[in-house]
Amino acid sequence: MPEGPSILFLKNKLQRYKGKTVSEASGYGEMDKSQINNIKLLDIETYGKNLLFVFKDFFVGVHLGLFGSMLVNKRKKVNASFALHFASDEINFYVAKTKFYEGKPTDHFNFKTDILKPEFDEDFVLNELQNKHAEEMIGDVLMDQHLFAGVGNIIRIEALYHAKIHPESIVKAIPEKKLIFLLKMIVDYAEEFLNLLKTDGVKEAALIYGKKICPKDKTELIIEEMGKVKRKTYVCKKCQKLFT
DNA sequence: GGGAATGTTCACTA
DNA sequence: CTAGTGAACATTCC
Repeated sequence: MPEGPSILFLKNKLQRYKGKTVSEASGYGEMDKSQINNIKLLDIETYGKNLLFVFKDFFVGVHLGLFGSMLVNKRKKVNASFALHFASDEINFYVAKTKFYEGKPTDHFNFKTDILKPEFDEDFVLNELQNKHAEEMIGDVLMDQHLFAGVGNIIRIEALYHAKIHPESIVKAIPEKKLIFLLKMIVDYAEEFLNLLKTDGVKEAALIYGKKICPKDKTELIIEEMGKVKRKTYVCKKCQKLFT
């Protein structure tokens, strides 16, 4: 269940563990867990789709991929790939990938590119888009986690629809005003996504993702892989303009 | 019950 | 060496 908002949603559920002592870490994942032993969990952060557990001189990034999940004080039948144990609580991750990072999150991640952070920097991202990704299709670039951390397939599909831009549009051909509007749509939709998670209504509320016809003009949606990214895209040919 | 899916990495091939 | 592909992932949801 993981696009950026889902990860932030999980983080918000874990706030009460901030400042608590982790007695040990477990799980079949290969990451070395020997340093996680009776140490204080200083903070819980996110960067895009990564959930970050911050300790004094290092932090652990947990990535749920497509199939991952998290349970607090509950277990599945299968073994957890990673788990943090507290005095009487435990956080269990299933089918999750973990990575050990030295230092602080800001040493490794540029928060200016995280669509869910207050630090998200529209000017920085716009500049990167126009200077380093000018020749690419917008639908492809949106999935680039270095520039749009937290954007997943649902967000890119819905945001492009809201912005009325066809995913196969070439970045440099899209008017700057349109790009700026798209950035706003991404941030707005990510926030809406987060709210929808509270009632589990993301799919129902989506305008075209998972649908067959455009809600506006009732024409059939195009559903296929476009560009280099191997994921299905949904497009309304009438509502979304192709810039080439 | 089968296929597809909110994602990424890694092995393999050309 | 690079770029493209396909599988894998203690899955889950129609």
